[in-house]
Amino acid sequence: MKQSGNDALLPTLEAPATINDVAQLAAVSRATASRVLGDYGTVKAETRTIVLAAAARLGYVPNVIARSMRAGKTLTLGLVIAEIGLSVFDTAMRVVIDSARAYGYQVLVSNTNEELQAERTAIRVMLEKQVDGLIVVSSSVTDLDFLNPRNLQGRPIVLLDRTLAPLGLSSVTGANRQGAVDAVAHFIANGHTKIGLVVFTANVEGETAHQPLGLISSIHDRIEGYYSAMAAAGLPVNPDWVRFTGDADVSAYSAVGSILDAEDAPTALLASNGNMSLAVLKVAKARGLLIGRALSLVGFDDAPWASIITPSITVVNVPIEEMARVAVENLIGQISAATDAGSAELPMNLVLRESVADLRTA
Amino acid sequence: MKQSGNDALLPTLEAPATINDVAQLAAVSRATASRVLGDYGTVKAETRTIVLAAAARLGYVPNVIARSMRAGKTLTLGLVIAEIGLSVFDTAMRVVIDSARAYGYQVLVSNTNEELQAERTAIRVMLEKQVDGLIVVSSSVTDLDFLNPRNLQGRPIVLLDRTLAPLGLSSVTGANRQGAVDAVAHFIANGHTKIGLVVFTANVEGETAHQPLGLISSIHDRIEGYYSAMAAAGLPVNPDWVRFTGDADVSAYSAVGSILDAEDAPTALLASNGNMSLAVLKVAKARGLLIGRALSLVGFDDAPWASIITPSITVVNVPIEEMARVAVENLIGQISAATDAGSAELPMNLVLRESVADLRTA
DNA sequence: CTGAAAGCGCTAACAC
DNA sequence: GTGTTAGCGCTTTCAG
Repeated sequence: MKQSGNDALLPTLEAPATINDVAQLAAVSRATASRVLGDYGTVKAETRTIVLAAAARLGYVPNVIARSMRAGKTLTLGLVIAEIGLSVFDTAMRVVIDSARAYGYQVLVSNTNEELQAERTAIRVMLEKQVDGLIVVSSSVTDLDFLNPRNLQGRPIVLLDRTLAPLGLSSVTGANRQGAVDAVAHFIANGHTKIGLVVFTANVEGETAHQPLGLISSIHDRIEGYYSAMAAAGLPVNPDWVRFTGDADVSAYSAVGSILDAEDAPTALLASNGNMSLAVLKVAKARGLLIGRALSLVGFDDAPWASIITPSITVVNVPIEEMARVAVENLIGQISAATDAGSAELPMNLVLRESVADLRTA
Repeated sequence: MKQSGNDALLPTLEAPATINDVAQLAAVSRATASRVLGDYGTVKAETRTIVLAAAARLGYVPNVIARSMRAGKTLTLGLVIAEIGLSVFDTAMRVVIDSARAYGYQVLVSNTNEELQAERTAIRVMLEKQVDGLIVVSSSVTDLDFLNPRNLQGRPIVLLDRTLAPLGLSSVTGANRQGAVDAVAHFIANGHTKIGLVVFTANVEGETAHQPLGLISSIHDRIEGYYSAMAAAGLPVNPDWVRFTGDADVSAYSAVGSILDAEDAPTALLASNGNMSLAVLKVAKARGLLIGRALSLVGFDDAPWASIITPSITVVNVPIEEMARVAVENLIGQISAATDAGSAELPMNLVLRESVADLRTA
């Protein structure tokens, strides 16, 4: 049933064609085949045509794995994300993948669900897979020696969205502190004095009024921005106005509920991320509190729905697209030029919409 | 400055340790080192300890690339997504990545932005990188021979969300037709007779009333469901009620606008995906049309914001998490058992909320 | 301009 | 139990 002649070399359901098959069919040496397929060295035009034809005939696909092994580079980047599903990180993923491709790199993605152990494993696996560099949205704050360059096989790394001060790694973050300050200032400018804060942070069970240890830098900075802006305005912060929650559903709802149930409940709430904004909306809706009227809200992250719902939500825009792009450029820079591009902190800007009531006119 | 003795073998900023280094430091053969590091064969407990110690000392990380080359498997899956950023695909990504990891696979992700050329390149690159299998959200309808198994190097593939009938590949989709039928039936049950349809489809410039050729299967089926449900109810479809748009912003808005401007404008709109729902909300907001009152809406995809905004949006829920999970299982099945798991169509269910007005009581 | 041969890091027969 | 050896698919000196 086999076909005769050279056709016997044609692709079957068996092993894919290798460069040897191409060389054989083209009746040249493996080296020559490699030269034309890899597009280097010098080959007679005629020979080149023959080899190309053979390759096409066989449906030859270069084995980049083998090539990588020799070259020591995989043209692959590792992206470790703390939480796929958070709008901001989904966007980061898209931008990282797209910009990496523009540089000829593919991206291996891992999700850690904010778990340190998963993060450690993800990094290890990517190192084993010989990624040329890493972009990491880390959830670790302690036990982070696995991110120490000494344990990174000499592979460059860029932290995205969150820094890890002790390691001195290059990072691309947003100006979280300033973002929170601007948000609080905006509330104050609109006559609010009782301003609450609801924080999503993975490292807590349920909800609590007590600020947990080991916050990631971005959240830490937002909280600090909140407190310092309040202090700067001479406004006291009632502990009842601040809550930390470990999930975006039930605990988040009860966290928001606790704040609203306070004797001296705030008129305004700053939500630490997009999911927390949704939680506030949810609770407000359940209680019949009109956002932008009975309750004011500013969130972080300009999710697609924020501008479209009624009322639209005033947010501190996290410039995640630019951050992701810069992270890739920084990483590629480190890879190709072995030059540490240092760290960048990109400004955040307040996007004014309809969710903050003006108490001065009331 | 070099340290003396064996310490000279310790990791430096130079090349990462190989199995040879480990073997040498442990004073055993490469094979033995490989046995303990790869955890196979039999090694004396004592020897194993020594090797392990040497590996730890050197910070040895196995080179999975080299291992892959020998084994012919990379434990890597390729995920080609038509449009990262669409909530439904972001979710798919998360689930694919997480379930793949549960099986010991990593995921290489590519984004095609619904461009055929990008899709073709992405597949080629992934094949070159020797992924063990592919999950593809394809935007192609024509020119799809690159997805023909004959051109896939024998690598299994599962189509997600969209089928490609002519190729007979295994796929995991939602029951799009039925979903649309249910949505229309729901409108009708609530007394609506003038029901519009606004469709997002990459293969059109701007907006048009004319159904474009080459629709992807999911959209095709939704449209067909719409028309057949209308027909089944004996309801005429005014061509002014149906629009197709190629982007989710300006054209989408004008598409919705066109429909609402029709002389005999519909009271209800079916939006073909989450982004189109947002477009409808946007236009309705701009025109002061209250959703669930002056205009009724049912969308596809149960995005996180859909249940939380006011009014909450009735949607046809695309069971994307389950679809993604099944796709991974199907693919892993094909990889390990070489057994084609066939195709699956998962039911969609209508999630009733507040965006459909009951015209019977009016 | 082309071929022979070595070797990237690892595993797996096959010996001993 | 352990070492020797061959070789996965590819690139790259080094000869010719």
